[in-house]
Amino acid sequence: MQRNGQALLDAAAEVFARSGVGAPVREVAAAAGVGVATLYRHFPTRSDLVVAVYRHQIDGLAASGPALLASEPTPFTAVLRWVHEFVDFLGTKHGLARVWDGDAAGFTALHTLFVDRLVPVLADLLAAARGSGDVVAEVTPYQLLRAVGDLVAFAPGDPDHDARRMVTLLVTGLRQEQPLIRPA
Amino acid sequence: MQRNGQALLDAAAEVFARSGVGAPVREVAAAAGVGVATLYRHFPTRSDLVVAVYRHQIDGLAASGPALLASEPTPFTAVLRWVHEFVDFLGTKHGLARVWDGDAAGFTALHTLFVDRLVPVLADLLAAARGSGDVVAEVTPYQLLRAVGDLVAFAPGDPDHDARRMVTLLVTGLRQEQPLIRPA
Amino acid sequence: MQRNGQALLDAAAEVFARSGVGAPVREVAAAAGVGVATLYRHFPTRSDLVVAVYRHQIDGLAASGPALLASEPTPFTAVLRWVHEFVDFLGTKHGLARVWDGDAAGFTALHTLFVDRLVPVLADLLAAARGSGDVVAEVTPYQLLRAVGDLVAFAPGDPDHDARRMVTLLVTGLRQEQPLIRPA
Amino acid sequence: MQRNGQALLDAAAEVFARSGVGAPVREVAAAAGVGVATLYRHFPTRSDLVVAVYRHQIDGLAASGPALLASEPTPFTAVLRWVHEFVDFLGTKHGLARVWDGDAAGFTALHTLFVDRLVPVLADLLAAARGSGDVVAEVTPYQLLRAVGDLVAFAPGDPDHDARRMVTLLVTGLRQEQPLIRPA
DNA sequence: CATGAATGAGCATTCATTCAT
DNA sequence: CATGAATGAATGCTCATTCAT
Repeated sequence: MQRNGQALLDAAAEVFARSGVGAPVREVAAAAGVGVATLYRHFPTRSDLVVAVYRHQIDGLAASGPALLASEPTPFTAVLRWVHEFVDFLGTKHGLARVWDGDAAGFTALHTLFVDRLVPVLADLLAAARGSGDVVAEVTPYQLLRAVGDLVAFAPGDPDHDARRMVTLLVTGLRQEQPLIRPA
Repeated sequence: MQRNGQALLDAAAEVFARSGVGAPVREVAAAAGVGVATLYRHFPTRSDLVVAVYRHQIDGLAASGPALLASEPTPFTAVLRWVHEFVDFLGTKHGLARVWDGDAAGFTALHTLFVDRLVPVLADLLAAARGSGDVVAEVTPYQLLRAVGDLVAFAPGDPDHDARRMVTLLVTGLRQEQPLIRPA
Repeated sequence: MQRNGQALLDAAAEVFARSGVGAPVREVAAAAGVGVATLYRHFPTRSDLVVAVYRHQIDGLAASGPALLASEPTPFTAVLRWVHEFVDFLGTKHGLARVWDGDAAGFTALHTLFVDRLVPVLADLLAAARGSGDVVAEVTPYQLLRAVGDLVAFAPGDPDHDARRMVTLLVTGLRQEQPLIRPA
Repeated sequence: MQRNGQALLDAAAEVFARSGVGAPVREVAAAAGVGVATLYRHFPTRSDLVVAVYRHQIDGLAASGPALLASEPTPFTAVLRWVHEFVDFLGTKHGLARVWDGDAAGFTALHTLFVDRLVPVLADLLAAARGSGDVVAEVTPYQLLRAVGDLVAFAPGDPDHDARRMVTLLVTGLRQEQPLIRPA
């Protein structure tokens, strides 16, 4: 990860924020003041680049879980706060939601990263909150993580859409037994 | 609706389900066994085609709201059931979630249709459920509709993702006052 | 040339004036409130339609030659006036200049009509003006007619281009022996 | 001007001569033995390509004006010769006349080039010829340049059309006061 | 290691023309 | 005779990816 490597990461972060994670490769290379081939050398697939760009923040999120568990008054508020940190992270990334899309070429690695790094953290948080009796609904950490991700999808540009509120709603739902719904 | 009109609708429904609403025009035309120009004649813009494909089901959803209000034991379960009908509708459409994306060229019309036809229905359901004291959280019908849509996004292909459960969680959340979350 | 025939002619005249002689066939048919096939029945090629549209005015121009020869003070002013009548005719037709273009599919017939009807008229005018000693330059009627047509080409939209003045300049040049110019 | 730059210019010159300046992009690329994208890389818009193809010759024309003024016996013959050099240039380009057409997408740049580089040259020539009393007709350099261009339009393929002679006629007309022609 | 030129597949869209009804 | 639905070739343009220098 030499000089060009970092320049590419910075450029990619900026371009992804502006034009989405699916932005043209050349745009990123250009923004980094680097030839396309250099980009390909450092990050053979788009996935690699995306992961590299976000790894730091994801690490931060991972670290934040235990910290919140220690500092928050209850495990439930820890869950709530952590989930909102995840929202903060996703919120600035235009179109990052496609990560969950199986098809979406080039997001597999990020998907994996989410699962590897964040799911365990959320699992611990949820377990604790379940232990304290606050969370009763049956959900897997993966499901919740993904649901939050979906709620933030494409948020920018729609002033009527309040992702934060929706996520809170979702987490609040965890406190109750879920009614059974069967297709009529 | 001449000779190929229906064939095109069927083909589009099938292709959209498989490859997403953004599938190549030619693919749809081919699936219908028809020249591209024929498709263009019937549906000048992609939006027109998308709307035409889903209009029937959306009409059904719109009609279902009042019906559920009458038949369900409580307004809240009516909300719950209706929302799940919406999930049923979205669930089969790969990538229909992009509808909410402002950028996505060609989805404006569908977005409009959602807002025009479904938001009012959900508004009535929510109002009733609020009247009976079941729903207390502050959410606009538009926000809720969109949130549900987001939760179903890209569902297919990920067996671990249970959109139905997540949506129930969200709706359950409506029964509680929402805690205030401020960014640290 | 029944009812539809005339409707097509009127529509074509209007459309040609607006969008040029190369306007889409469907546009003409639509303007006439008629199916495309009907247009094709009446005018198998675009050329046929174009010719039919302008035949009347061309007949008028043809008739005008002898008339001017009789009414104008000198044969030369008759030439000048007639040529300007031709300019008036061409001036309103966007892109009619392509008539002279050999390639231009669909203009052969109009080209022929020009040659058949107008060249003889201009020939008579020029002969008379030559007889009176006013015209001395060597030019064939065909060359002059075409040159005038070229000068009017694409006139609309360029306020700095004064076709009328240029045509006058050209005709004025007829009064002098032409210097020999050889490529260096 | 990398590997294929010159090949593209040569190919374009050849294709433009054959099929006109509006020839399909792919055709030019193919003639150069090059992918379309390569062409687009070198010349983002058609205009750029057209300008590049003709810039050299236009520069030559621009330089030729003062030279002729110095070498020719009279300013008038300088005008005449220069205009014929312009004819030589245009003569080989099929359909270059469309340059004057405001509509014609992609010719703006060439039009601009003509106006910027050639109009001033012709202006000087005309001024000199006016100073020596040879040119008396009122014409702007732009009008004359364009008129010459129009006269050469589509010349190839019509053996009966002698652009050179017509242009001479036009220039000869400059020596006389123009009669007033008003529409009857 | 870095470059960026070259490639060509892929997609949307328009239009002249034919043909079954 | 009239209709207009259907056709598919043609064209401009973008972008991910490879490769010679």
